[in-house]
Amino acid sequence: MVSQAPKVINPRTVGRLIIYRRVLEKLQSENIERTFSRDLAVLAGVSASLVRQDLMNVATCGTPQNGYSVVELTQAVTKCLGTTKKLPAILLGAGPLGQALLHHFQNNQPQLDLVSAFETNLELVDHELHGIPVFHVSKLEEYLAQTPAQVAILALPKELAQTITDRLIAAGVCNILNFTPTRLQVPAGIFIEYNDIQMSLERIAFYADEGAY
Amino acid sequence: MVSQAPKVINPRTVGRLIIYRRVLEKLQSENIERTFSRDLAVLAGVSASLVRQDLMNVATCGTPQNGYSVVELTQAVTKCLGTTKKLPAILLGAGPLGQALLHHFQNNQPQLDLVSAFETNLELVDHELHGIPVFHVSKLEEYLAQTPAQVAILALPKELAQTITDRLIAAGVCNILNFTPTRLQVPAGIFIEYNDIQMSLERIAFYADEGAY
DNA sequence: TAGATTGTTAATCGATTAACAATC
DNA sequence: TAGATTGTTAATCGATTAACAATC
Repeated sequence: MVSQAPKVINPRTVGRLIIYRRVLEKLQSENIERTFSRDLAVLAGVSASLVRQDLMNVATCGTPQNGYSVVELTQAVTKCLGTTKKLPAILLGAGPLGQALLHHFQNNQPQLDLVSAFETNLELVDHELHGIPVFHVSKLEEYLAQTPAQVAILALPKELAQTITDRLIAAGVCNILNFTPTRLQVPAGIFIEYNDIQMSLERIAFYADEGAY
Repeated sequence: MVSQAPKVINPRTVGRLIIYRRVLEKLQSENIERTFSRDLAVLAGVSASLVRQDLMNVATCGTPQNGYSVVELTQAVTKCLGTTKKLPAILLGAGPLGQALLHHFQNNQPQLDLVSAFETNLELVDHELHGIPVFHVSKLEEYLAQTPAQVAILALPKELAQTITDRLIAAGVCNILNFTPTRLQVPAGIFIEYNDIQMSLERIAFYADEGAY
């Protein structure tokens, strides 16, 4: 009998918890001390019921009538999302999108530590971009053998996505954030997060054309 | 009695139809003539049942035993997704991400025609980037009064997202693709597609940390 | 206290999966 | 024909919403 449930939170709930945290940080910056599930719901664009449902995954700290302390709830959500340690990550592809991501890492604080980038373009290889060393892709296995990475970020031409993914997995990388439109074939146990920019463009074009909304 | 249902396709199904089309185009490039729902399912990473369910939204052209003609199904999906006309779109923010998107538009064929960009950085204003004119944001209303845009793409600092959105809506833009982490407050009838890069990073960090997958 | 809000359970809704008759 | 696959309906599953007792 397992007394403690593993309590794996599903991706949608994780996404909303991330949004609640942003909203809470905004409230904090405005020196607002207390808030209610209804307020968070409006700011996050969901229902109050869903906010409370989601917060059941968090060590809750609300009180009837008084709602939540903004500071306490922020801490509770952050603890739940586990931002203690920064995980080492590598970037595959240092073209315009890859460089935009490097820029993003400088200005924001993702819970990832981007340690290096890999490219095929020889003009970029063996230089630094935004303080990150850029290696030739042929050095990938050699590199990972020395310094394992927990996360790989794909920002390369879609034709290369599957091949590189296979190599990453063979080298022990288990989590891949894929910005290419390629659907990756991977074995069980590999987590893939898709951020499909091309799909976003195609989908907004579809609804704009339909005028359905 | 309405005889023809409007048949608005939900965003998830639209997303999968877009994926099926890519998969079909790949098959076409490999000179494969016929395919089955099971094949498409494997390549798209979904179940065969879901493929057939989704294809019910498309003028179906499959035959039992023989499956689908790759060419015919591609055409049917494309017709369903409605790629006839390119819709005029504008870009808000021409920083690293905005420039990566401009680059993307050059190399791919989204169903959008990116006609201009808006910036506050005076070094970029009144120049061209990737063949697109860059105007100062203060010219936004003036511009839209002359040349209406069906879609606006937000790639600017998150602090500006809500203000610019309000101005876009006031100027008649009804479809917004939002690359910032800001949740936008908009009136009914406005369609927003979120592509939250920061969330992608935070979520993969969460699952990589958990090791849940 | 009375009123309002939380945490949590039950009900509903929608999306995915399973099943199967039709059929090539 | 026999076998396999489609299109479509029914069943299941999961996620969201509603309801409500507990309570500050």
